Amino acid sequence: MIDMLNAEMITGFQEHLLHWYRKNHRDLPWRRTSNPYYIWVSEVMLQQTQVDTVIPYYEEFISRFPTMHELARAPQEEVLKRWEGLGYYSRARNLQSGVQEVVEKYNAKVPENKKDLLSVKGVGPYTAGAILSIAYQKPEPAVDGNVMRVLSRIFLIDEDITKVKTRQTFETILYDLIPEMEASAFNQALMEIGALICKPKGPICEECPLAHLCRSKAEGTQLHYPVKKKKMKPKDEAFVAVVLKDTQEKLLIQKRPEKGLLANFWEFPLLEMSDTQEDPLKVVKSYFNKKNHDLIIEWTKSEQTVTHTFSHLKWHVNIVVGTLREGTLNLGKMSQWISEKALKEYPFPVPQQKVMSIVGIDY
DNA sequence: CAGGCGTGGAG
DNA sequence: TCTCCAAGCCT
Repeated sequence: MIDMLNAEMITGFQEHLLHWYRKNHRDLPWRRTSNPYYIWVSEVMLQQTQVDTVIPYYEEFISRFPTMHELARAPQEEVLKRWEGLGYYSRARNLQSGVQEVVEKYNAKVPENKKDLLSVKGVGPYTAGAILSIAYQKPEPAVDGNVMRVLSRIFLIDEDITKVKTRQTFETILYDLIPEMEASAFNQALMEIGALICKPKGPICEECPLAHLCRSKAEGTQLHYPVKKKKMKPKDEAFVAVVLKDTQEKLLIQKRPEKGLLANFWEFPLLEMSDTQEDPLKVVKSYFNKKNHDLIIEWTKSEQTVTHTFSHLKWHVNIVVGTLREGTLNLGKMSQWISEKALKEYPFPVPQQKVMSIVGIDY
């Protein structure tokens, strides 16, 4: 398929790439260690997340959970707290259960073979390849978005990179390209080129060590690659966030379900609205009336609305503040009253933090 | 396979 | 303000 892959070309590819990497790579915290657990943590954090965002989270996470044992026995609440703001929180839950698996099943030794590694929760083809190559020096491919962008431009590969099949195409090519003895530097170099040189919008081909091999550069078609199917627009959803205080200034919060969006995070009770036009105050009153007719609550509607866009959803959150004067709310175990000061101990996702900021809660 | 799953930065 | 993007994995 790739007719350019003769021995001479392969050697040239490796030499130029590695030479550039030795000279130009960034000094990143996870590049100062070969501890497989640390490499693992960094790779999970880096999934769909930029390096600059990850650095402080990585430092704090490692300092709080310096070994797999400490992460394994920590309360999930605290793990989520350390992940707060990073997004894709299933990564945190899966990382912890993956680490628990490794502690119990493999005596706290991260597996060195691909089969066992891939069976660990939260470890997919990319992360397995990254750990095997970077921590264990094994010549395994680690194909992420950077690698696909770089290689698709060099070899004019026009398959849709959102498809699994396409990732496998790149892995096949890489088994021929990866130098037996320098898989770690090679894989990281390919990603570093993608991040610093072969950028999505403005590739800096003048500085690229592989420019002389790059077929899209020769054609001037760099920006046609990689080929990627367009994403759908986020769907609109409307809610009311109920910020309810009791007479002792305590706030009502509830825990989200253990599966799905923002799983296990805390929030001010969110009521679904049928459409954006509905009156939030009306929705709230009817909800609490139905629950308990003896409640006396003073309601104030905030003029402001929080909007928050996820990968696939756009939330419109109306805010209603209330004070419970009389009556008792029947609370399930997913709800509780807590002081404003205690809020800091609980993990809250960004849309809820926006609500706090609007109603003047210090978090 | 397609769709669910966050957030912040860049243009 | 909006679009696209960033070291993907799970179901």
